[in-house]
Parts: sequence; structure tokens; C-alpha cells
Amino acid sequence: MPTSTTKRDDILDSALTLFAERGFDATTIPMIANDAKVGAGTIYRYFANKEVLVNTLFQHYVTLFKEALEKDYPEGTGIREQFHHLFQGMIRFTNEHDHALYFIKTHTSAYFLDAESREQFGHLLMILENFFEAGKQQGQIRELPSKALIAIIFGGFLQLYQLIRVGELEASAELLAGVEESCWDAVRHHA
Amino acid sequence: MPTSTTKRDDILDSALTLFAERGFDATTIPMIANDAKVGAGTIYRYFANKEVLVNTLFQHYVTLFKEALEKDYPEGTGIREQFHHLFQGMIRFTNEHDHALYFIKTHTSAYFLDAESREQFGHLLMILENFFEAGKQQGQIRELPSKALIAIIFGGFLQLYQLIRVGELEASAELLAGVEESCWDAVRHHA
DNA sequence: TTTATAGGAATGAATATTCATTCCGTTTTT
DNA sequence: AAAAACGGAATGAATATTCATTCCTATAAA
Repeated sequence: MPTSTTKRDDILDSALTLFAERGFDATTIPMIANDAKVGAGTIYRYFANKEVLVNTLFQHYVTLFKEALEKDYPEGTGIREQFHHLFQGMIRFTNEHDHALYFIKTHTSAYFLDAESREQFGHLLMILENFFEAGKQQGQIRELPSKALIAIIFGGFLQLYQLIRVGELEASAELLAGVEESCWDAVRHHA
Repeated sequence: MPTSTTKRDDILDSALTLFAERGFDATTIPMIANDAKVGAGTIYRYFANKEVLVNTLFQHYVTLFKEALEKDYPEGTGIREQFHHLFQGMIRFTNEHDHALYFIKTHTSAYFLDAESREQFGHLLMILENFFEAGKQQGQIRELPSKALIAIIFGGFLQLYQLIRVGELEASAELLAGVEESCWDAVRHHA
């Protein structure tokens, strides 16, 4: 076992960035080692193989994201406020963990995800489905399948964040507020 | 030069499917050859290498998609009708060319795209930007950067179509109409 | 009409390259 | 000094690409 946990974290950080930018298959172990400033062999001291590494990363960030959404969730309040909480959670999470959401999204249906990763991701979807189902019952959310509503919000938001990451847009408070409003209008029930 | 154009098309068809399903890096030339029922070497009679193949494919479908959006565009009409045209164009294109839009989307910022591919994609964005810019000037479209509006629509739509392709949702007329309405509400100016 | 021949197209085994993983000598920690 | 952690060259498997050979098809000679 390693003395400090620094190298393991360095490896995970580099892997996250590279997997998000180039994808799993286009990212080589030597690339990760180089970026993390460790020897290629060192990676195998911490992770049995490349798939274990990517699954560890995936589960780690899915869990963090779930926590970001659930933390301080305003249970008894209005649906718009709950939506705001979830949306802010996405933004906060994205700011704190630069490439994480994009990594999750682009690897969500990858062939190398193990059962545990898929299950964790299922939990995440459940949180969002519950929100939309409740909203539809109250007549406050558009009558579309929850899966579709989630896809619209997530797809749109992540596509947008890609532009921000690439530098084509700046993540100003004004822009983000506008995007939240746009997403809300996409899912809410209109009179 | 080949006697018929069949093999080249077979190769392109197989490559499209496999690139869309597995991604560029996880798709091997022998896989493509096998799926297209040609020898691996045959692929190199038509395409100098794997990157030329993927760029050819990318440019081909970006061009087709541009045409689908521009064909019969209702120039002098209302903005909602124009939006409908563009949205229907997306749907029609997706139905006609099963994996094409998803392939385009997932490979849009890939490291192996050449200058020509990037430029073609730029043209495509321009069509949509022009639409949104005009709409904002008329006060009919939400005041957000056009790039952001495009990201929201495209990201959402494509994420949704992924669910359909995977079989989690059915592409009924009702669903599609609802999604169009949702997307429209996302981008339109609200009083 | 049949047979020969040329030349492009197709093939897939052989080669070159890339990459995940292992191994072992060196360095660091205890 | 012993044990653990490291680095990075070495290994072997997988993959892109090449190329010598075979297969077609079309034209021409008989």
C-alpha cells in the first residue's frame, strides 16, 4: 500500500481529464502516466487494469454527483425551487469537477462499464425520474416520459458546458441563469 | 477505379454503424471489413487510411444534413414555422440515416477531424445561427447566445434519439411532437 | 461462338506499429 | 537494514497497413 494517497489521486485526475477529452479508447496508459508524472507501472500498483481504473473513476464521480443533487434538497417546497436546486447542483458539480460530468455522459453506455457502474448510474437517474414524476402528478411538468425530459435537460446542459470548456462561451452568472430558465421552460407544463 | 460503387458504399455503411455504436478508436479496420463483407485490404483501395475514411464519412453526412435543413426552407414565413421545418429536418434526417446524426455529434470535436471536416461543420452551425440571430432581432427568440441555443436543442434532441435507438423510448409521432414543443419553449421568447 | 489475354479489383497473409501489462533494478520510507 | 513504492524498459498481444497473388470482367483474337 502506498505511503500517501497523492499518486493515486494524480492518476485519477489525469485519467479523468484524458478520458473526457479523448475518450477511453484513445487514451493510453502511458499518456495517463506521463500526465500524472508517474511511471506506467505505478498505475498498476493502484489499479488492476485499465478497465478497473475507468470504472473506479466512473463510480466515484457518479456518487459525488448524486450527493451534490441530494445535499440540502428542499423537500417540502415548490417544484420550481426544487428544479433550481437540481440545476444549481449540476452547475456547482461541474465547476468543482471540471471534466467529471462530461466524462460521465460520454461513457454512460460504454461497453467496458461493469455492473456496479451501471447500477450506480441507475440510482442517479432515479433521483431525476422521481422529481419529474412527482412534478407531472402535480400538473406542473410537461407530459412527456421522464426519461425524455432528463435527456433534454442533460443533453442540452452538457452540450453547452462543452462549449464553455472549449472557450466558445463564458460561464457568466447571466448566461447560466438564462440557461436554467430555458431548461425550465423546456420541461414545465405550459398553460 | 472500381467497376461498381457498391463496395465503397458497403464500407461506408458499415463504418458509419460501427463508429456510431463503438466510436472511432474502438472500431477496428477488420471489424469494418468483416461487417461490409470485404477483405481488409479492400478498404485501402478506397481510402488511404482510417482517418481519411472517418473524415470522408463525416463530411458526407454533414453535407447531407445541411441539405436536409435547407431544402424547402420556408423563407418568408413565421419563425415558428421555420423552427418546425428545421426540427422536422432533424427528424427526417435521423430516420433516413439511422446513425448519422449521432455519429456526427459524437465525433464533432474529435482529434482526428481534418480542416475540411471542421469547416463543413462550421457551415452547418452557421445555418442554425442565422436562424436564431434573425429570431432574436424579431424579439421572438430568447436572448441567449445562438451557440448556447443550438447546444440546448441539439444536445437535448440527440440525447433523446440515443434513448430511442437503444430502445428505451419509442419514436411515436406524439412523443416527437411533444419534444418539438419542449424544444421550442426552450428557445422562444416568453412574454 | 469460343478461347485467350489484359488490367483493374479484391483478397488476406505478412509486416510494422501501438499499446496494455509485467518485471526488475533503483529509490524512498520505516 | 529491511520493506515498500517507483519508474521505465521489456514483453507480448492486438491492430493498422502493405503487398504479392488471385479473381473478374471486358475486349480481342481465333
